[in-house]
Amino acid sequence: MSTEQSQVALAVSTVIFALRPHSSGTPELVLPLVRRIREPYQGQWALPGGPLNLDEDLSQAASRTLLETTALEPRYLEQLYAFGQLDRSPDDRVVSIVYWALVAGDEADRAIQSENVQWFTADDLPELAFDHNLIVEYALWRLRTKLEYSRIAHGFLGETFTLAQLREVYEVVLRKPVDPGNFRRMVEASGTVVPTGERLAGTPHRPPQLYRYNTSIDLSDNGPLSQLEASRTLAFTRGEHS
Amino acid sequence: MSTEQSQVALAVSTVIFALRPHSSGTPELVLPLVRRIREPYQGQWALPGGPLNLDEDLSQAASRTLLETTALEPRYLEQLYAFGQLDRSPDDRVVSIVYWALVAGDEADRAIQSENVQWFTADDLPELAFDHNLIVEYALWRLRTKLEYSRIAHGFLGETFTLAQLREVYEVVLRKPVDPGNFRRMVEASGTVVPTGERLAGTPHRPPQLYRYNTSIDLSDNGPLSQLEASRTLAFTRGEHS
DNA sequence: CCAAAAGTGTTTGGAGTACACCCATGA
DNA sequence: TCATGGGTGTACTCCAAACACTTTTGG
Repeated sequence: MSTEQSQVALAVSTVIFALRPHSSGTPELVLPLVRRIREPYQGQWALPGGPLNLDEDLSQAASRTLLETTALEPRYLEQLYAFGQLDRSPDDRVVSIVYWALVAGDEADRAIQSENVQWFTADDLPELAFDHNLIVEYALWRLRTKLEYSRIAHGFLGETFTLAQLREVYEVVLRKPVDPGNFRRMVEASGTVVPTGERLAGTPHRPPQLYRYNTSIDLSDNGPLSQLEASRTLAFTRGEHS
Repeated sequence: MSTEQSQVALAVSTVIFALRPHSSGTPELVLPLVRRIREPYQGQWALPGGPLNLDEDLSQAASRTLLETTALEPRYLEQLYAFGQLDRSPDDRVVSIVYWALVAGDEADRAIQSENVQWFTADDLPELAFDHNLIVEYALWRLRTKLEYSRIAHGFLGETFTLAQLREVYEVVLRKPVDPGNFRRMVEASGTVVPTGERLAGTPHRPPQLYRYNTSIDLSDNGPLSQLEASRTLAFTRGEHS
């Protein structure tokens, strides 16, 4: 039993999801990766992240790295898992606490793209550094699972949206068509969404109603953890500079 | 931004659940706590745990502290959450990766009871050290939530059991009566359980069939994480010294 | 024969799915 | 007036809950 002070390093990484408009018409699920500039795995792509500062919470660290690599604010943020396998880093021992986040698609346009930060299709990634392929795979599974029983899809959208846009989120993420009529009823019954009264004009057909998210409802059922850090990012405090 | 090596300490704790026979006839959900022998919170009860050794996985550390405090092996073990609030420890900065575990009730009898290790009713705990009340609350929520959509109830029982015993696990944990007929169909349809052919004799009524768990089925739907540590503890390798 | 729990059968209501069908707008 | 998606109505299926009922043991 090693009695000396543990040399285990602690890091926080984040899997950031967004929907990017695609030439095919339907958007695609993408996430940003950063190129490693030193060993191990130099030159390979990895999840954004870094060490945990003494003066910040875990979720704050996740938000910070998210902001640093993408210049975006998360619209949804949740802890994914703590990875601590012995062999996940070749030389040192690192435990990574991983978060996953949703950012709005229209903002992802304005996001940073550079030599060392690029967005990849979530379902078609290169070989990543460390165990990050497994981590992304798990984050994808959680995203898809949670989308089906929780109401987080609006995290991909802006302040207001049509039900068709919201439905498209489901179709792209879950990779299956969703019946428009049943989807409308499902969403309306959940009470998670409120009509703004305005309509989206300029369409070549009947103008659809615009909706806003019902902020008075807890969307991610995390039980008692709602008191904690996870809930803080649920309030949509985006620059309402009117 | 603190550039020096982070001084954040990493610990692993475990919430251990068991069903203990009770004088009222119906068992009760209990968990072991350890009394703190030094500051902070000296004298108060806390979750079993400790620092992470360099040569062990996170789940190994959880199993180890579980073994050290109760002399038991977990029949189910799953990561709960990583807690890293700034103020959760008064003086130093500690990030705790918490696991939750199920142990068999008949084994919990043989478990350690001492001055500094005691079992408490899960729904009626004293004020614990650190943020451990919140942690237990969350673990309880996860246990109850997971029991309803996953098949982990046998983790409270021995090798073989009757459906009435299994049903009692649900009734005690979920704190509500369960219809025997529907429960039987539900369990049989899930395929998670296999009749042994033997019957439990000595009852004042019709002798019930004994069942064994179907080990060829993955019980905890953790998606891609099944490859990882979480799955290792699912194999029931208890002393089959025949 | 009786009590009590094991085990089976039957009914029903609600939720999700499939799909037919009107509505409102731009061109 | 037509094409297109917005939005509504309706029938059907499946599963879970409720509950009546039969079976098998010990006393």
